[in-house]
Amino acid sequence: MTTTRSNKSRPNARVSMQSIADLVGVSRTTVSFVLNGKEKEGRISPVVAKKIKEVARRENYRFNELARSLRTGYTRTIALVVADISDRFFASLAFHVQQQALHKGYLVVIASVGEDKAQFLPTVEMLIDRRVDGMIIVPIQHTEQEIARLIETGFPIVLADRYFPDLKTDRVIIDNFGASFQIVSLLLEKGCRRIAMLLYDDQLMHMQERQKGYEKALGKYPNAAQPIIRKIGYATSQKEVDKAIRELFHDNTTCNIDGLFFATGGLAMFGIETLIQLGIPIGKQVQIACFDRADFVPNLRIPYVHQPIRKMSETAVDMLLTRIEKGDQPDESKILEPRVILR
Amino acid sequence: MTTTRSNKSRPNARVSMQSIADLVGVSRTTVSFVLNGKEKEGRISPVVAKKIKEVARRENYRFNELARSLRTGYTRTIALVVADISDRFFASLAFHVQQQALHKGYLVVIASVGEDKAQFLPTVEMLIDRRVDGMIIVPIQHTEQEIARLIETGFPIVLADRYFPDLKTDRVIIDNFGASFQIVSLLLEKGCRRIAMLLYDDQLMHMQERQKGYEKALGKYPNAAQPIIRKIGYATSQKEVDKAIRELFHDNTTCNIDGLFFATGGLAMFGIETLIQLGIPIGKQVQIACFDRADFVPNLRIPYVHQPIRKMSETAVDMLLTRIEKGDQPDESKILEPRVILR
DNA sequence: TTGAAAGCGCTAACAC
DNA sequence: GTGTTAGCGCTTTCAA
Repeated sequence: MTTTRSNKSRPNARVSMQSIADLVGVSRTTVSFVLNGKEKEGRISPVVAKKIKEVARRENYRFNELARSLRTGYTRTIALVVADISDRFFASLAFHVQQQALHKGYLVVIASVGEDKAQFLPTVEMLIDRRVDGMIIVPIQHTEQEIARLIETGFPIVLADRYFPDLKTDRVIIDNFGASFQIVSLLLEKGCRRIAMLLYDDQLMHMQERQKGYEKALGKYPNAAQPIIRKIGYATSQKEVDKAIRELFHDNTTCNIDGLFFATGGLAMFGIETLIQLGIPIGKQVQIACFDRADFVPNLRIPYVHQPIRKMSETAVDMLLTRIEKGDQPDESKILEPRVILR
Repeated sequence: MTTTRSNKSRPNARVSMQSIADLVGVSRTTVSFVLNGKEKEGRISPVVAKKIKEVARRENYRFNELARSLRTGYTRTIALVVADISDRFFASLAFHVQQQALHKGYLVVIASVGEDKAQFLPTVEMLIDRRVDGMIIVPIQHTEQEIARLIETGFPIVLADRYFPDLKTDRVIIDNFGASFQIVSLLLEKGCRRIAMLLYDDQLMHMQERQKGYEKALGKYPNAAQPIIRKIGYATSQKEVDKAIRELFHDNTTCNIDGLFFATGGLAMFGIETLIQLGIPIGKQVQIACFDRADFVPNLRIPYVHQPIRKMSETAVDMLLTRIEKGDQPDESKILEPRVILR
C-alpha cells in the first residue's frame, strides 16, 4: 500500500464532471443538470439522465464543493464563535447548533477564541476568508466595535446568549433579569435575608442583568440586607471563589450570610466545594441557588435556572439561515424564558 | 443601515486581486506575487510592491481562500471526527487540537457523529467534498471497513485515542493496558482482593485493553478473586451503572466486593453517586480507581489514570500535518504513557 | 521586471 | 434536448 500526496491519490480527485461527461459522451452541462436534480429544467432526456447517474455512481463521483462554492457564492457552511469549547455550556450549545445545522444541510465550523479579544478578529476574518455563509457569535468582552463593523458589511450574523444592547442585529438571548429575579425571590421566600451574589467580573450584559435581577428582588423585601456582591475573574476563578466565600463567612460585616446566589454553574461548583470544606451545612445554615444545574454532589439538590440551550441553538440557526437564504430581514431579537427549577 | 444579500454586500466581495491590480495599474499576476510575499520570486520592483501593499490595505483586501484552494488543491483545513463534542474528554481533545492546528496555520472543523455508524460515513464524505486536507479520527464502533477504504484512497488520516489493531495507519494512543494494570495493582497493594470492573460494552480496543490490564493484575495475586466484570451500554449508562452496583453489593456471590475499577471518568461519576446513596463508605469498605479525574465530590480523592490529552492532541496534529505536507510517509504508531495518580 | 494565458471544477445563460 | 461559452478568483508557467 503506497500512499502519495499527489492529486491522483486524493479521493475522487480525478473524477470530475468532465470525466463522467466524456465517459457518457455528453457535455458537462448535461452532467451538471442531472447530478443537481435539474433534469426538467435542463430538459434532459430520461435515458441520458439515467446513464449519467449510473456512471456517476459507478465511478463514485462526488461534487467538488470548493468549485461549486466558488461559482455559486455559497458554501453551506456557518461558523459558531464561542469563548471556550471545553466549557460545558458552550459545548452543549455547539452540539445542538451542529444538529440543527446538519438537519438543514449546513456544516458548522466551531471556533474557540478564548475570552481573548486579540484572537477574536483574526479568527472571524479567517472564517470569512473561507467564505462561510454566516456566523453565530457568543460575543466576548470588548468586541462590540468589531462586531458592529461586521454588521455594517452586511455579513449575516446572529448573536446568541450574550449581547450588546446597542448593537442592531439578530439575537437570541434568555431573560437573565427575570430568571435572576425569580430565583432570588425564592431564596427570600425561604426566609433568607442576607443573600450574597458571586458573579464574573465582566462588562457583558447577561452578567449585569443577572446582577440587576438579584438587586431588584432584594429591593422588594424591606427587611432584606443590602446587596453583597463579589466579582470573580475568569482566569483564576476557583481561587477567587474560595477566597470570597471564606471572607464572606468570616468577615464581621457579612458573617450572617444565609443565602448564596451564583451567576453560573461553574461558580456554584467551586463555591459548594469551599462550603463543604468549611463544614457549612448547605440547605441549613445557608441556602444556595445558581444558574445552570449544579448537581454534582450526590443528594444535594440545588434550585437553579435552567437555560434552554437547545431551543436557543435551534433558534439561532434558524434565524441565521433565514437571513442567509432570504436576504435582507428586519433585525429580530428573541428572548427565551428560562425555567426556574425550585426544589 | 440596509443589508442585502447580494454579493455586493458580502465583505470585500468586490475587492479582488483584479480590482486592486486595476487601481495600481498592474496585472493581477504582479499583485498575486506581492500579496503572497513572493516579490523576489516574481522579481517585482520594490516601488510597485510597496504601492500594491498600500492599496491592498487601504481597500482592506482579503484573499478569497475558496479560489485559492481550488487552484492550489489545499484548504489548510483539517477535520476532527469524534463521537460527541459535549463529552468532556472529546471537548478537551478538540480544544487542544484546535490550538495546535491554529498554531500551524490550519483551521479545524469538528464533527460530532454520535456513537452512530450511520452518521459516520456521510459526515466524512461531506468533509472530503469540501476538500479538507486531512482528518483526525477517534473511531466509533463498526467503522473499521469505512476507515480502511478511506486509507486506501490515500487520504491523510490519523487515528487518535481509539484504534483498530489491523488498520495500517498513523495513530496516537495511550497505553491502556499498562495504565490499567498499574492502577489495579495499586488497589491490590492496598489490600483489595475482590475487585470488580465496570466498562463500556463495546468492541473498541481501548476498552478491551483496559479490561486485559485489569485481568492481568488480578492474575498476579494468587489470592485475588476472579475478575468480576459488568458491561454498560452507552445510551443508558447511568441507569445501568446504578443497577450494576446495587447488584454487586447485594448479590451473595459478589457481596464482599472491596474494590471498584471504572473504565472511564463518566462511569466513575455515576458509580460514586450510587455508592453514596447506598451509604457505602468510599475508601473504607470499598476502594475506588478509574480512568480520568473524577474529583467532583469534595474531599473525595480517587486515584486515577491521567490521560495526556494535550500531548495526544498535539501529536495527532503534528503527525497529520507531516503526512499532508511531506506526503508519503511510513505509518507511525505512537503510544503515550498515561500517568497513574496515586493518592 | 512584468504580464498573458491557462486552468482548478463547477454553474447557468444562451445558442443550436 | 443538448452543447457552447463565459466566468467565479486565484496561482504559476512561460514569454516578452
